[in-house]
Amino acid sequence: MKKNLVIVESPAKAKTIERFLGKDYHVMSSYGHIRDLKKKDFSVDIENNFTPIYEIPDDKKKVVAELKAAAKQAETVWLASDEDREGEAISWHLFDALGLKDDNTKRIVFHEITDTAIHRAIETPRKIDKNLVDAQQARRVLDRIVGFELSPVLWRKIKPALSAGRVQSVAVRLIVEREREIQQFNSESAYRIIAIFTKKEGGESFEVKAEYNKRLKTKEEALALLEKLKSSLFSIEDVTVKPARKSPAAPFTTSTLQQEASRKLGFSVAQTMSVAQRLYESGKITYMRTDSVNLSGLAINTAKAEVTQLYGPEYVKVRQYTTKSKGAQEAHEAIRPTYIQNSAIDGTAQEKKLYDLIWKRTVASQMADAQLEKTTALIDISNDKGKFVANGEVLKFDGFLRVYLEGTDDEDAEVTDGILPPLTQGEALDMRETIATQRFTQRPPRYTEASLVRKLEELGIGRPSTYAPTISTIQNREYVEKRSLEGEQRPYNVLALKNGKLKDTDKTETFGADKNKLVPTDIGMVVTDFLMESFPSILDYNFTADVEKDFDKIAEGKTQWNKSIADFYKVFHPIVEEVSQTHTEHKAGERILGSDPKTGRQVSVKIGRYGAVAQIGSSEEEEKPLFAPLQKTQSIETITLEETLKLFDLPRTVGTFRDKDVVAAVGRFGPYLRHDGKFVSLPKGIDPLEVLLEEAIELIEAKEKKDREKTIKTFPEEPGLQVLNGRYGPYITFEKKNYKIPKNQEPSELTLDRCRQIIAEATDGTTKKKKTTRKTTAKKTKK
DNA sequence: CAGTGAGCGAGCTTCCGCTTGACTT
Repeated sequence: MKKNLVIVESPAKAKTIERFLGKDYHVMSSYGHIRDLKKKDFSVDIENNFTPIYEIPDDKKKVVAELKAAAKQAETVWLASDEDREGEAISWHLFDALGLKDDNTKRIVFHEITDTAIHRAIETPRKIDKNLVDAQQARRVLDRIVGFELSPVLWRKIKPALSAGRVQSVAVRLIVEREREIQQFNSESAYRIIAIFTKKEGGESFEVKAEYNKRLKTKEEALALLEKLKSSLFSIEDVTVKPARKSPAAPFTTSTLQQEASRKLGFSVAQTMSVAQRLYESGKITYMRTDSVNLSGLAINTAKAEVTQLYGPEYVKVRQYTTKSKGAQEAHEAIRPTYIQNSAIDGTAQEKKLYDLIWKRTVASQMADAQLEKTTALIDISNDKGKFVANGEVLKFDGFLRVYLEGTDDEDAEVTDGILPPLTQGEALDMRETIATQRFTQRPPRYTEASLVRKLEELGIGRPSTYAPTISTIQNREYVEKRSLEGEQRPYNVLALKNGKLKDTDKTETFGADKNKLVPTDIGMVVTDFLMESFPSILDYNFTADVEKDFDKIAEGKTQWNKSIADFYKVFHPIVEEVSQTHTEHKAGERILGSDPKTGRQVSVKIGRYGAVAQIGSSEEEEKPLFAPLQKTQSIETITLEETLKLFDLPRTVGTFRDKDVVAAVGRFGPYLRHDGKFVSLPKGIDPLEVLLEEAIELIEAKEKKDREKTIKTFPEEPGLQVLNGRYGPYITFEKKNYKIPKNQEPSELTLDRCRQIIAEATDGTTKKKKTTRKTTAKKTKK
């Protein structure tokens, strides 16, 4: 047995460190926290000074047993969990749960996994910092109190199985508030006026595009200006040339990686993390859950060498970045390639793409600024006070842009002209054409997963390890949905002046279309409104930042953690009590819309067991109430009495066809028709309340035809195997599984043997994959 | 990825942070 046992948090880290430390050290991993508050019950003893009740979760028992056995045999145990609040707590829990002894246990920390950093750490051990541990306990207990006291209130007032918490509830609030801003947004329009001037020089003709330095509110003003311009003379009043620079972005943190992967590769936040995890486990990148932009000295030197070799020394600029984000704990390095000299790797397409992004970002971060020259020309109008302004931008030295430019979320970035022709003061220009276009102000953008992460990080809410899970939680609870919304059409006006003639055209454009954006559901809105009304302090955007200040005081030893929690509880708990006791007759968010003209019974909408629902009558009445779910496009906030009553007209019998009823209804997946036991989805734009029998029959027959065409081939000797035509083209189906048909294969010419071969090849591939993963896990358990 | 199509009165939901799991013998 080896003399030294080192315990780190991650197994991939353990492997690397063992290489650096040599044969006297055995490095094992705790796989994160090994103890937590008991999963069941409140598990914070309020009466007893908020004593936490910890347990080792079932899936951690084995790890703890193995660590315990190894610790017993070791002369010295080195606790090397991360140097942050959570890491310190992990060490403390390990110390306690493994029954370690003070005299042969040492606490060490390092921020980067390099040979020197680790050896330096071993030379400078310390004791566990109990104050920092207490700060973590305070954090943990506070989150439990908030989560486990608020959630049950929601179960009672709104719907079972809902949840609230310090992080998730604020995330939902951001989305709800943004949606309301969008709803209330009134766009205003103004005319943007752009002229194209020409200049002749030495037989060559140049174009200069310039914008009028004012936007004009009304069509009258725009027309008046164009009218005036008919007789204007134009000349260059002034030309200024200014140098400008652009600097590269800092190396990736978890949040910036998620944003860039979303913008440039279209990855979801969860997808980015799982691809990054694979890159990390195979040793290709450094740790992917980090809030630090710091690079190790070694990494900087390698990047420098790489840039010099690839692009030349003039492209090098060594830079140290500092973290701006609130509450960063910087236990790790920034996310970078482990070996920067590898500009590409083997792997899946996704792995390659993400690695490429990380490589470029890292290398660019150590490169020179890009140098630009910005030219602004002011063009005088002889008979008007306004000016035309032409902007040109020339790249003098590309610097880091040669490798990488950070993406933006800005959907309509300014159009800047590339290069301006040489212009001299006083010189006259001819106007070729002027176009005044009616432009509308833009509503605020909806959040994407990645832009929500950015906002949370900005507010100091959540941690690199929780951004992705938080995004899934608020979707799983059905507080928000990722949706694509169709835009609306709106008219706009274009006025053009050319050759002294004015043309007035009305055009239409689509606006407000959105793809894959986070949109609140009715549940999300009702829960947020309720929490905002009853617990505004918890939903405050500064709540986390404020409690973090308390945690810092605990970490500095200036406050007792239980005292800090007691102060919070003293204020918080009575509000919970009060809110739960004010027994509202109606559920939160319920709206009473009026009465049903047929029966006189009350018509209302609320959040039901399965989401938003309309109701006629109430449960107190003898006659049972009627229920109907709201449609996807409707909201309990805005639905009217008429719209609500209409919902009860479904399911509706449209008529009969081949002696069978045709029924229109709305199901989980939208409106549909049912006929003779078969279902036909109604296409967009056809209302189940209005659909005519003829239309319905047409749709049913079309579906029947499609079904007939669906089957390309069947085989009498193997009825379970079929060649079908699906949404994404032909495929083979067999025993509930589907198989892709090779590109060069004509589906109608498939034989049974060939099908079996395709299936065999496909299944062979998957079992192979499974086998390799099993091998690696087997290896792990072996040691 | 390959197709779906209720119900709205009974008993258990829930937090945030660390980490990687993986049932065929």
